[in-house]
This record gives sequence, structure tokens and C-alpha cells, in this order.
Amino acid sequence: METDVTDPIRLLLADDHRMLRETLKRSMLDEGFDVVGEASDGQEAVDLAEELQPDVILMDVTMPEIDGVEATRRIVEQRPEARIVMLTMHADQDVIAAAIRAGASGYLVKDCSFDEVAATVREAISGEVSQQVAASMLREAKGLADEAESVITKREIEVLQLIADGCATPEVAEQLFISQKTVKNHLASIYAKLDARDRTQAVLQAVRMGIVRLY
Amino acid sequence: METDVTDPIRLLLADDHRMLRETLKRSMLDEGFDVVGEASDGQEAVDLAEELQPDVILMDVTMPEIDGVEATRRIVEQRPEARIVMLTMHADQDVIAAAIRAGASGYLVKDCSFDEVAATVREAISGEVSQQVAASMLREAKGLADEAESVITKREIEVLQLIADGCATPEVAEQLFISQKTVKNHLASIYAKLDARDRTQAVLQAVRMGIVRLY
DNA sequence: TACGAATTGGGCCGCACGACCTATGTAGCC
DNA sequence: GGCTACATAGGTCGTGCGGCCCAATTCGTA
Repeated sequence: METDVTDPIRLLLADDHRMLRETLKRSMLDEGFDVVGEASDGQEAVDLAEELQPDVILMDVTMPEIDGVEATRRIVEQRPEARIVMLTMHADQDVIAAAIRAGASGYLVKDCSFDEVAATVREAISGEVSQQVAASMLREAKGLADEAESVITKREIEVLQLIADGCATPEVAEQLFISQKTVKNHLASIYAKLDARDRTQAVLQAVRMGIVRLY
Repeated sequence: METDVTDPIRLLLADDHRMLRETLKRSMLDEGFDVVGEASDGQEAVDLAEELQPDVILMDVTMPEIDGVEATRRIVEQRPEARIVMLTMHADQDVIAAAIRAGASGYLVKDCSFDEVAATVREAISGEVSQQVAASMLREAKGLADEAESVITKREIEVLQLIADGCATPEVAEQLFISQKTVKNHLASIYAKLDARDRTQAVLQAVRMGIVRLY
């Protein structure tokens, strides 16, 4: 069973902001796409991707439960043929690189036009990669050693989230039932991975990357 | 010259994200609204509001140049009959309160449905105030003394922005051609106004409020 | 089984940071 | 002329923070 070219592209939208999700859905339907589902967090996106088997998934990086990059990783793992186009607020090189490693086929900044969204979705299907992804893959290929696969661990995300929530080191330690020293150790590890020199920069970078949520 | 009820409502959209602006425009046009203009920053919103004289302005809080609250203040100042509905990521009480003081007629979180957007715009015209604004006005009326009109000054915003950009105290001082002590003084003032205890919380609060931009 | 990664801790050091108090010049405003 | 707000700057004090060294345990996995 092949997908005919005349068949509408089956889309899954994953974004935590209902307003964008709904207006984007209306516009994509207008353009002839078939929006088969909507997800408001990363876990829902993973579940619906398996259940609905969409052709393309438009996925925001910043989402509750599981961030978009991690959700992409999980979806691609069990359905390598899935085409995923990432959406983000900021054109962060680290995020783009992480998205590509996770298996995303395209990348869009939320400042792009709607026509670009439609075009990138179609390109994702046809196998082409977007300008930004292509450019980033080049940079990846050139200096792949300098990043050394800096993956933030679960515990580190917990520490970052608590700090973003307003906790100082002693409070983070109390919340996680560990010593202040361990919190500091996690922070030192985080600074190295996010290329930050203090907690302020670390949290901001985490927010940009969609790792941590701002309430 | 009166506006007939059957005339479409003339809308101005102000949001720095083109994707939301364009999809929202399509949807609002579908719903029978007349989108007369789009602004991508606060200054443009102020200019277009004067030039186009729209019935309602849908304005994001987080915008470059001038934030949405300040833009609202300036628009209402020269056109008190303007109806402005604020949009934000987070349902921050301080932001809602500031928006009301600035003269906004309605308030919407970006997680709301499109129907709510349309409804709130219509309510703004008819003079009703949205649930959230009404609730917030109650809180305002009750405890109006506890806030004491904490307005962040221009210099304080410059300090916050530099810290968000990655500067430590000595660098902020160097950039602004002032002593480190003065930077610390500004920070102390900022902490009191934003109810933050360190620079991390201050910057995060500023980001939530749309005072500072994350690149 | 052995290796690396993650998580948990310890100690030490120096400085940056925030709290608190005072003070001066410069505006704008009634 | 006085009042207030803003921006500037100083001092002191305690501690939170980050850099850098190290080590134990528990995993998954190669």
C-alpha cells in the first residue's frame, strides 16, 4: 500500500499553546493538509504518533512532560519513517543540532511565515531537508568533536527546574533529599554541558532549549 | 458617524512571532473580523494603532523595542477609546495587573482556544471585561497597597537585559560605563520590585513579564 | 566481568553576591 | 524653592557560589 501523491498529507500538531495549535490547524486545513491529531505535551505526541501514524509531525521544542527533542527521539526510535519538523522560539544552534541528532527532518523558527511552514512540511515528505537543517548539518559535520554529545541527565533537569522555580541551593537539596554538595556537583556538570558560567545562564539556556519550563 | 453593528470589527495584530500572527490573521478573517494591520514589535504597534485606528488591538506582552504593556500605555494615552486585548505565555498576576493599569480591556493566555480569542475581542468592543481581567481587578481593589506601583526603570531594564545576555556584574558595569557598586544597587532595587531574591529569579521574572528578551 | 556513566558525597579556597546603611548630583514637578 | 525619583557611588559583613581536587555506590552494557 503506497501513499498516492494526491492524498492529503496527514499531520499531527504538537504544541503546548492551544491558540497556536488551533489557528495553525485551521490554516493547515485550508491549505489542504489533513490534521489528524493534536498533542499538548511531549508524552501525548509520542502516544498519538504511534496511534495515528501521521505522515508528518509538527512539534514544538518547548513542551511539558517530555520536551520536543526527546519526544522526537522516542518517536523516531519506534517509527524511523516518521517525518518530524521541529518548531522553536529561538534559532539556537545547540537545539537545532540536538533535533537533528534526535532524527528531525526539518526545523522552523516561530518567526517564519505560514508559507514556509507549509513548504517545510511538504519538503519533509519529499525527503528534502530545510535550509536551516542543511546548514546546521554542515556545521555538525565540520566540528563534531567540540560538543562531545553533552546530554543533560534526568537529575540535572530536576535541579535546573527547581532553580527555575525559585529555589536556592539549600532548597534544591531539601526538595531532592540530597546534600547541598551534590546539588553543586550537578550544577558544575550542567555548566560544562550548557556552556554556562552560573545558574542564571544555565537556566536561561535550558529555557531556550525547552528543557525547563517557565511558569 | 456611528459604527454599525453589522460592520466587521477592525483588528490590529501585534506579535513578534510571524507564525502566530499569520495563522491568527487567517482564522480571524475566517471568523468575519477585518484584520487591518500587523505589527511585529511594540513601536510598530503604537504607530499602526494611530495610523489605522483599529477597533481592537490584539497585543502580545513580549515584544522587541517596546513591550506590550508599555505600548498599551502609549496607545491608550493618545486614544483612550482604543480597546486592547493582551496576550501572554504565562498567567502572571503582576503582568495582568500591569496590563489593566496600562488600560487593557481584556487578557488572554496563549493556551486559550481560538473561540475564546474571538469572544474576548467581541467583549472588548461591547464593553464587557474578560473573566481574568475581572478577577484580577477584584484582587487589585482588595490589596492595592501591597504593590506600591513598582515600575522598573529604563536603566534597570538595561541591567536586566545585559545579565540575561550573559554578563556578570563587572561586565554590566563596563558596558554601561558605571561602577560595579551602581550595578549592584540597581539589582537590589530590581529584586525589591520583582520580588526576586537573586539575579536568576529577577531575570526569569523579567522574561515572564516581557521586559527582557531571550535570544 | 569490566568499563563507563550517573548519582551521591567530602574538603578547600577565593571571590562574587546580596543585605543594609549612607550620600551626592541631577533632573522633573508642584 | 522644595519635593520626589533616578542614577551614581562608597563601605562592611556574611555567606552563597563556583573551581578544583577527590572517592563510593549503583547501574546498564559492552
